[in-house]
This record gives sequence, C-alpha cells and structure tokens, in this order.
Amino acid sequence: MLAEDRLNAIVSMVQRAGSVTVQELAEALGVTASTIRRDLQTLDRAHRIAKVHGGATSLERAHVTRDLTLNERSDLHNDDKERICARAAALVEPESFVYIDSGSTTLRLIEHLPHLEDVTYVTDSVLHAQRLALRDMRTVVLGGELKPETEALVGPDALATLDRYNFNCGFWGSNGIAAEQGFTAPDIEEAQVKRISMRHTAKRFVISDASKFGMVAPVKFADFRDATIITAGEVPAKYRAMDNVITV
Amino acid sequence: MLAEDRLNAIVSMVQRAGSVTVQELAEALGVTASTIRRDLQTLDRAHRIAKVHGGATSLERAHVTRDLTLNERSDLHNDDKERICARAAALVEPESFVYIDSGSTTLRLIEHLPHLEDVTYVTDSVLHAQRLALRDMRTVVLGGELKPETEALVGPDALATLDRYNFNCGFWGSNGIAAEQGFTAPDIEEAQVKRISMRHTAKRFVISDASKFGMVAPVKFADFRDATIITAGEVPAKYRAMDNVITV
DNA sequence: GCTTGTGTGCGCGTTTATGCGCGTTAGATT
DNA sequence: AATCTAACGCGCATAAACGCGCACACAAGC
Repeated sequence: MLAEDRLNAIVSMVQRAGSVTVQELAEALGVTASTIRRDLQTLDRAHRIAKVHGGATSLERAHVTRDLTLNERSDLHNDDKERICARAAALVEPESFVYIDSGSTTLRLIEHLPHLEDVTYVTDSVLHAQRLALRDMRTVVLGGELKPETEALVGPDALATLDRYNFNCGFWGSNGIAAEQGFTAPDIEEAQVKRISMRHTAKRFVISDASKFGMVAPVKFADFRDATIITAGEVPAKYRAMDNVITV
Repeated sequence: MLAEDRLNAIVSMVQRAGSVTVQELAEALGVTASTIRRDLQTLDRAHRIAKVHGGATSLERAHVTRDLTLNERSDLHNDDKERICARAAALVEPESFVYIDSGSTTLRLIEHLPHLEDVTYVTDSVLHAQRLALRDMRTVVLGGELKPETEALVGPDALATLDRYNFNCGFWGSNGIAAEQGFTAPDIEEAQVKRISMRHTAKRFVISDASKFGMVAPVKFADFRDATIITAGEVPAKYRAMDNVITV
C-alpha cells in the first residue's frame, strides 16, 4: 500500500468515525504505531485532521472543541520560531498599549507574552483575541468584517478604530520581506489594516523566520526600513548585515 | 475512548441537561471522579462549561447567579430551545442587516439561520462570529474590549461602532424578563451594548425559554414592550396573554 | 555496482493521563 | 452557630502514549 493511500485512508476513517485511536489505525492499516503517529503529524500540519493525545479527531469536531494548547505543541520543535517569539515577547514593557497582527507567527508569540502590569493588547484577529483572553490578558478587538480564511477583521470599521489608537509597540507577520519591495501581504484589505496599524505604532517589529527574506507578495504594506525584523535561522548575508535585522 | 471525546461528551451532557454531577459523569463515562474533576477544570478554563461544587453547569445557567449549586436541577428544555430558534431564524429576510447578541441561546440560533441573499450579520461576540463565518455567512464583528467569561465585546469602541449601524432586525437573549422591570442582564457593560444595539434596530426579538419569565437580573437594558419575545414551554398565563409574546 | 534518499520499524528516555490516598474545605443539616 | 458529610485538590505511583534517533529495506539515479 502506498503511503499516500494510507494517508487518505486515515482521513476517511477519521471523517467517518469522528475520532479514532492510534492503535485502531495501526491495526486497520497493518503498520506500527510509529508510522501512524508520523502520518497524523503530517495530516495535522496539512489541516486535514486534528491530532490529539491518543489518536485523531475530525476538524469539525475539533473546531468547536479546539484544545488550544495541543496545536501549538505539534510544531513546537520549530526552534527558530520559538526563539523569535521569546525574543519578541521580551520587548513588551509594562504600562504599554500593544498591537498584535493576525497570522500564525504572531499567534505563537501570544504564548510567550509576559504578564506585565497595565498592558493592553489590541488585535485584528478573533482567534488571537481568544488566546489572549484565555491567558487573562486585557484584550481589545478591532471591529470589522470577519474574513473566514484568516479569522482577521478588515474594512472601514477596523480602520476607523485604529485611527483612534496609538500603540507603544506592535508585532506584525509578513509574507514577503525584500529590501526594495518592503513588507508585503497577499491580500489588499489585510495589507491596509497592517499599514494603518503600523502608522499608529511607535516601535514596530516584524517577526518572521528566515524563509521570507527575498519573497514578494502582491501587496506592500510598509517599507523595509519601517520596522525592526526579528528573525532566526539562515538569513541571507545581505539582510543579516542590516541594522534593523535582529537574528536570534 | 479518546480523552478528547470524553471532553466533548461531557460538554454535550452538560448542555443537554443544564447541569450534571461529577458522579453521574464518572459512571456514564467509565472513569473515576478524579479524572472527571480534571476534565471539568480543563473545560472550565476553556470557557466551555462552568465548574461548580459537585459538578458542572452550562455557561448560561452559571450566568444568572455567580455561584449556584446543583440543588434544584431542571432540564434546559432542549426541544423548546430548538423550536424557539427555528421560529426566530425564519424571521430573517433577504437583503437585511441583522444583529445577533451574545449568549448561549443566540449561539444556538446561528445553526438555524438560513442562507439568504445579501444578508449581513453583526455580532458583539467573537464566538458567534466564528460560528457565523464557519457557516459562510457574511459576518461583521463589533470592536471593543473582550470579556473573557462571555467572549463578548464591550466598551466605547463597541458602542461607537453600533452608532454607525442601523439594523433591519436583531435577536437578543435576556437573563431576566419581567413586565415591570423589563429585560435585564447581569453585567453593566454588556447591558449597555444590548441597549444601544436595540436602539439601532427596527424589529427587535428576544429569544428565551419560559424559565426567564418573572426573573430579574441586576441591570435593565430594555422595557418589556421594546421587543417581541419568542419563547416556548410553560409560560406564565400573565405573560402568555401579552401580544408581544409568541409561544411556539 | 554504488550512492542517495525516502519510508518504516524498533528501542529508549520523556511526557502525559489516570487512579488512589489523605488532609482540607464547602455546603447541608440541626 | 455548630456539626457533619461529601466534594475537593494535591501529591504520588503507574501505565500508556509520545518523540526522537538509529538501523534497515527498497527504489531511483549516476
């Protein structure tokens, strides 16, 4: 049996039953538990199922249930991202007003944020807001239309709210980072929110792994010099030398 | 059985019955009380149920009085709620701008909403917004501070956003419904959001099971005559006769 | 034929989940 | 208000699940 077929079989079993254990899968497919675990990891990363302790559940079930602590752990071995987030989180100061952009990297950042006095976090992502609230942080959500794919808020309401705020510092993700093209995002509306939020922030940080350097996405939201980049891993020499790039 | 499944089972048992004891859960699921307690702790932290001495209650029940005991147990009239929500959902018309209040009853309502042309839903709850987006509804979220307990948005930003909107119709939950005291909520800030959102809505509906009639919570957000009540079950005769009460 | 890469199984140290015992505490009873 | 009982939380022990490294098998490419 092809590995690919086995993956599909797992997905359909999970879909049909709602949830299955590693053992059940191992027996049904005639491979060891190790292999099943690796498969589940792959499928979880591809967002085709949700891996949980002991087995896997379908996404629908996991979505209502979403155990927030489990997903993070799945790719926790990504040392780079962990280090980046730890470094970034240390930049938050007491009594400050902090903006957190939507995106998977900033989501990871939330888990590292310290419990400081009188800090308020503002975000354009409902998912991020929930996580912040779970960690008992003072949390403010921008208004606006909810984009289902990214759970981010966009549109005039979001922008209008931002216009009333001024942040001490903020953290953004970026799909592309290039010296000439600056920071770029895949979507016009989201780029607009990023642009305006940056405009209202004193200390601006982009957190990203090394893979984004040299990449260019459709819509620019800031110049390369507009933010300090916190990154890790194999950063191209050209960028590593720049004084607004911090490699950890 | 997967631990994850057990958590789901607990939630659905709590939702259906309104409240359950640790013992009942332990017997039903074939684990010890210790495990159930740990599960309840997890679920309570995730705001999926409310843990109380002796067992757990659904969030909405815990809301009326902060620490209630398991003494008087009543069914949440699951059927009633379903009928109420189905009736309410039928009131949404195409090409309308609809407000959905936070709360467990309105959450259930979302599952019944039809896919009509050109309907936009606005809500003050991040949880509700996620569900709406999952169902591919056009969804707008009010801004504001996120209250962790209820996942509702409150404060000046929420109110400012509401001031720019005018809804064709809207649906609210209410902790108390009484002829003299009107509609009441447990929290000042949430009551304010309810009040302002109602003020900007043409057709106002409160959806509630019969148990809320005669109850009074601390903060009033509307007069009894301000909304049409959609309810079911054993409504006191005094209220059943009123012409803004629809019993299904 | 040899190398290279991928997928799988196995062993081992680590983490997580569960059950049990015991001292403490919250509610009910009087 | 005093007392009593059941629920509670904590620590510990155990077993299962887990992740990782390594070895081997097999296939593809030079």
